[in-house]
Amino acid sequence: MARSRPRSGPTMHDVAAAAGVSQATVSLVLNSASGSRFSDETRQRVNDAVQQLGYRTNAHAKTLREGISGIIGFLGDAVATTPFAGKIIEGAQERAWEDGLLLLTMNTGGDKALESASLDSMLSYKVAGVVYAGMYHRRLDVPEALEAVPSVVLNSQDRKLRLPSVAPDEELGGYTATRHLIEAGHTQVAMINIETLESELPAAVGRFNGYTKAMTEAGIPVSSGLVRFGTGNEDDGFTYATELLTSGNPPTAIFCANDRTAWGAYQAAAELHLSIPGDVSIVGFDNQETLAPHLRPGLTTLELPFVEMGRRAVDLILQGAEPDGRVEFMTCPLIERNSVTHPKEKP
Amino acid sequence: MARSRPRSGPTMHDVAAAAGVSQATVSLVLNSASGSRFSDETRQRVNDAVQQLGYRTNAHAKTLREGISGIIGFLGDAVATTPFAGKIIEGAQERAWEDGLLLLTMNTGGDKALESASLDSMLSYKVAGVVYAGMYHRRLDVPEALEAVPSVVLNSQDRKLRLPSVAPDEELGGYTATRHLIEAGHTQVAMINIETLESELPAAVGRFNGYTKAMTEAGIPVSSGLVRFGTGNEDDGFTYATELLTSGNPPTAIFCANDRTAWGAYQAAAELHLSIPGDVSIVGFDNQETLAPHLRPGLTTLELPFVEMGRRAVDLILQGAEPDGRVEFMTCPLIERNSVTHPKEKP
DNA sequence: ACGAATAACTGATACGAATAACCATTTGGC
DNA sequence: GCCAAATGGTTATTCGTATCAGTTATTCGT
Repeated sequence: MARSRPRSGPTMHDVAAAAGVSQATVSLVLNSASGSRFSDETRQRVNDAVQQLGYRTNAHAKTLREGISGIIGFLGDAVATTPFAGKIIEGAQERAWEDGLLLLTMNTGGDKALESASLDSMLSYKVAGVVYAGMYHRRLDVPEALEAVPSVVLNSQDRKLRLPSVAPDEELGGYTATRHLIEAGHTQVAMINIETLESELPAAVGRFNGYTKAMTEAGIPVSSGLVRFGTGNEDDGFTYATELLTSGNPPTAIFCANDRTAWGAYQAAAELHLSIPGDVSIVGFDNQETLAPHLRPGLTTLELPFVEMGRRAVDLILQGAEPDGRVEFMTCPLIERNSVTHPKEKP
Repeated sequence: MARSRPRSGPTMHDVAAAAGVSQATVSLVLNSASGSRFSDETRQRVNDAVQQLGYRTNAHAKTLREGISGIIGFLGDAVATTPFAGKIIEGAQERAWEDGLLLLTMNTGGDKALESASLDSMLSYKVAGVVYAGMYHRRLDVPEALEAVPSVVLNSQDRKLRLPSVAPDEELGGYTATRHLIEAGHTQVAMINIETLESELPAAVGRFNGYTKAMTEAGIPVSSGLVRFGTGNEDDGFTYATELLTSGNPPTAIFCANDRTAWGAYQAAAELHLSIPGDVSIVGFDNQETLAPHLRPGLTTLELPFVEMGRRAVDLILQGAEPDGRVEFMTCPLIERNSVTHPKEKP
């Protein structure tokens, strides 16, 4: 026998009937911010009936009446499925829930038609706003329909500078990483970047600028012999780290612009029988949780503040998020592990 | 000047007015499954008005009328934030969207109060069903409220055997992994598991049973000297692989019950100057995308069918998902890379 | 040429909750 | 003792859509 499955639960009318009052009374008792006046006895009866019937307010009726729902749209090109950016959703969700809101999520995988259709669907649910999240930090084109509600671009920037954006402060991150190495006493600090600067990838450009700034500030000239441009994978990390470490004047420290590159550098050091951090200190970037803590020694790296960014984006939406084109840059904290120490004394 | 922000778009009445017809006509023209009859001219006028006004149906009004929404709830203990299980959401979302549905997601991080409250909220949105996803494969206790709608337990199993569940076929996976090694000619096949069998972790128990089955089937006795129980991290992989490989009668192949353990085994092999797969073949489990393809050589491993499981769970919900307690086990495909070859000829 | 059938559309209503406007008792002030 | 104010509710309406039950106007069969 198929279990009976009451599709629609009790309504306020049912509660009203059970409590012997009118539907309006139920509504007022349930919502009144202590404003309206009912006898304690009536309140009690209503609440009892609610409990007993297992009444749950119908969010759609409420939304229909009020015009705006308790839902925020989360539209990403691949966020939920990208290994280390799921944290973005976590942050957004947390913040939304603090105001009792839920997230209606959709990953488009970059498919513009799907993006448009699902955004449409979200809008038909009268979402309170939309978070438009990029899988990695870049400048992107945003669907126009987003302007119908408060929207925020997350982990990317609106190319047209219309919507407000929340992105990591890559430059400060690069600066912090480099500064950390300089403060440990290093002067021969190399950098292996994850893209050429022409790519205009904010991560590559920003992290490099931060590196340059820290070096310059410390009075250390940036030598092109100490800078390499890879593509962000461990092969390039291996290749360029090997190149750097076997050169005539090897660096005592390498800032790798992402963790995978740093992993390659670890492999290069192992191959050359150099110890980390004894012979060479390494700093990564991303704090990829399946990698950085598991390397030996643990990789000191910069964390992308995904949770915080997610929170902040929803925050802005809840504040009304006017389309002022402002970009908010968030600090990447340094996660210290064991891949950095002071350089060896020169013999 | 603040941009004007029309909070509620045009309604059917607006469209009706613009097209010079009644609201009922608009509704019928827009929805009619070719059932009702209107002149082509009227249809045209309605569609034009829809286009021009940018009309979008109000999903809440529709839901209120119809009693069920185009939303499916996705409740997970940590899925969206777990590195390699985000794929689950991807699959669920894909399948849902094929029927025009969206996912209302919530990660509870295991917090029962939060779980209950957010489930409540989902139910108040009259979701068409709920996917209750576990972060890793286990038996778990399911909130009772789930029985109010079609619900499916995903990547885990309902301990009470009420709700239908979708989970990976761990045993078949372990069998496939071991069989793969045996077919390559190995007879000395070790296994490093990720938990003791007492833990009742389906992954540990199932994979071990699969290993045993394949060995037995091939007429190879399972020697306890070839089996180790770690905790699934690379340290244990390193320790036990070292132990196995330096023993009197070392295995020519190791089945590691997850990729991180395999990573540890790689490190052990490197330390012992053994080549993979030349001296020892390795098979992992999980196909962790940030790890398995990046190891050198690429790790042959079993993939957890997250996308497929996500799809299947939504599928079941769309079919009505009666609470029959059935568990559907899904096949873990073998992903071949370069960590397996035939064993060296004995000199 | 007349009733029936058909085509093309409209009016009214219900879904469930929120709320403005109203009504009926008490209580209070003087 | 009478009007005003406070107390404790209720009625009616609205949100936007779907749909049942009509209502015209036209066409058809005989």
